[in-house]
Amino acid sequence: MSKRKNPSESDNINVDFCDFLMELAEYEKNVSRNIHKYNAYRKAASVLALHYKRIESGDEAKKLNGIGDKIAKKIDEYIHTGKLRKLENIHKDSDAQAINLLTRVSGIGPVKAAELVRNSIKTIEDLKKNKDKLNHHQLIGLKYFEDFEKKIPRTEIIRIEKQIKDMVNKLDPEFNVTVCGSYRRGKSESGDIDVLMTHPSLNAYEMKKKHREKLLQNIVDTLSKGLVTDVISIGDTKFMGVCRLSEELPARRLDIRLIPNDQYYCAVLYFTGSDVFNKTMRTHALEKGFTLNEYSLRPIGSTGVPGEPVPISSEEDIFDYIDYPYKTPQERNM
DNA sequence: AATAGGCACGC
DNA sequence: GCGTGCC
Repeated sequence: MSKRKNPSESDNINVDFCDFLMELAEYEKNVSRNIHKYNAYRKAASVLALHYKRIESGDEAKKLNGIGDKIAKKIDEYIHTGKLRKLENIHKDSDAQAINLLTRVSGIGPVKAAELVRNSIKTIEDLKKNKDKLNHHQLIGLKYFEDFEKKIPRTEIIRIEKQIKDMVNKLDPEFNVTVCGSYRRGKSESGDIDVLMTHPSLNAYEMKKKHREKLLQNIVDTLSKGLVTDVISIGDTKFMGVCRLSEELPARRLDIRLIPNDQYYCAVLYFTGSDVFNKTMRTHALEKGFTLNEYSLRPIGSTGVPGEPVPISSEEDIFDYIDYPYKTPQERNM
């Protein structure tokens, strides 16, 4: 599922403000480990990015939702001096820079990054010399550090989708396969590949954990004969791993989820996003007396307790039930 | 007070 | 069971 609209896109007249706010956000998340400040800076950057006119003072910015005294002062400082002392200091702090770098490795978060830096492991080269400090996920993150930061062109996902469908259908032609995320919304490039699968026999009630485990393992074994190169993790419902079409192309992050039959379309809707669209739709569902999540659509009774899930056999069904005009995946980019 | 909440892993 | 990371 996609993140909110990138605040540094080219039609943004306040890009420079957004850039420093996003940098402060990263610092708060990775180094200070203050998720609330991180969110506050991101919200401020996002509202500035959507603003129609160039902001010319902190006071003007303060009128926007999500910008208070502190960020207004930073905007003033930036307008008057062209820089921020707080950011200059962060740039000079080599440990902070190291933590920011290490968190870009998949599987390394703020806590692990801080621990590594405490042990004087501060660069990608250092990581390569200290593989014994990393778990399996982090080792794969390190192995594909450059590749995982590259966007995936739509044309390549089309080929991967075809190959997954071919291989899985040879295993059992009754598998249903849907590539979701921004790809399904028609975007020209994506960050990773999110695949949902179901099967007529996959009913939540009769299908036992062991069976799902075996089914997912079969799928991954099949895909490993030519597409999947690494397994990050695999359970009974979710596979996280790596695929690659050919040696010349970068390795790509691939997630596969096994979904029970009766939950398939709710899951497809949810994992197609965008997240803003999901929120809008969930709110609308509530207004119509339903609760919607990735598993089901349920009516809310007079007591406020959700009832039994309504039967769904397509995405359109979900829209119909809550009386919401159908939107194609392309129309869900919001 | 702040976007949710679940899944998977490793200890 | 808890902490971490990912989606």
